Amino acid sequence: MSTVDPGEATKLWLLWKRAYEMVRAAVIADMTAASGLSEAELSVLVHLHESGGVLRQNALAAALGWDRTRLSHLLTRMEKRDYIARGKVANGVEVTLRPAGRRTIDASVPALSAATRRHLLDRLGPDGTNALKDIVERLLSSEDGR
Amino acid sequence: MSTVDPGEATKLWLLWKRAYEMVRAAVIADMTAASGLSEAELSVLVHLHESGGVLRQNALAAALGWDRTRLSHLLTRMEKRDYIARGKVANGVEVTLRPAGRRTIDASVPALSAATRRHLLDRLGPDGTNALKDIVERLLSSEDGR
DNA sequence: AGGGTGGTGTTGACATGTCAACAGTGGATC
DNA sequence: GATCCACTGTTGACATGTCAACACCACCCT
Repeated sequence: MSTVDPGEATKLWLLWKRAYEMVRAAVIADMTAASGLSEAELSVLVHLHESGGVLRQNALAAALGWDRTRLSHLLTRMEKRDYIARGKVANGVEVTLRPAGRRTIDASVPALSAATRRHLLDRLGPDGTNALKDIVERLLSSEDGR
Repeated sequence: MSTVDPGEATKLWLLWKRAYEMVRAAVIADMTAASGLSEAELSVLVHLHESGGVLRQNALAAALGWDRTRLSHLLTRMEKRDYIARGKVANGVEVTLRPAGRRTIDASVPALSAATRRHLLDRLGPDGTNALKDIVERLLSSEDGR
């Protein structure tokens, strides 16, 4: 037999991807319909908001687990739409949530909440939700190799 | 209070995303280093392979849960590299795994297996792995809204 | 002062994904 | 058999992400 069997590990990997992407697509569709925000933009706004509206660009990238470049490009786009502003600071750049951004996020968080509940929590049930929480924590706490 | 609290559901959503993307990045990095294949290309090859090397383009898109357009573009690229071939058939297009594709996949599946084990299974432990399996199945079986 | 050096952010070229419009094809239905 | 219709796939414009190279700056060191 010259061909390789994907094996258990790979199968779980593929299924996980499939499930994640399915839920993600559903949530994003709902959310986007309600706010016109892309997933990435929403993440930025949420994190900014949770941090009081101001963050070092650096810290933002870390909080999101993103690449510097990606964030830079996205912020450039968001700046043009006046969601955020950038200003030079000590050693780096400070990102500030602007009124338009705040308004948009206020409008879309409820939609996101509802979408998550509908597409994730309701499908999992209370015990499934707890199990997922557990799994996520385990994964995030083992963030060794970065 | 004019600002909105993200709430429980949203928090779980953000954490899940974070965990998924972290593991994904690690797995892909390992896998790409070993094979030069992108994640999407690998998915296509794996599914093709599991189906005996031939599939309707249509069925492939469904199996992957992808958009027609995306698959079309990707297949065009993969065709140029001779990983696959396309041929007209009854009502649609048939995709065939070519030797170069088969060779590449044979070379990268072991790497993928190892990467999944290292970054996912080992971090979760046996019980965590089972819990994840359970969750994934629950989500996939509720694939109503498509 | 004169150089390193590490950390931060930007830029431009390129790869990839998304969206909307289109083209072909194989039945239904009259 | 003509017309309509749903299904399948392609195309091109555009949005987004990735990569490598660069610029800037604070700090250290001598």
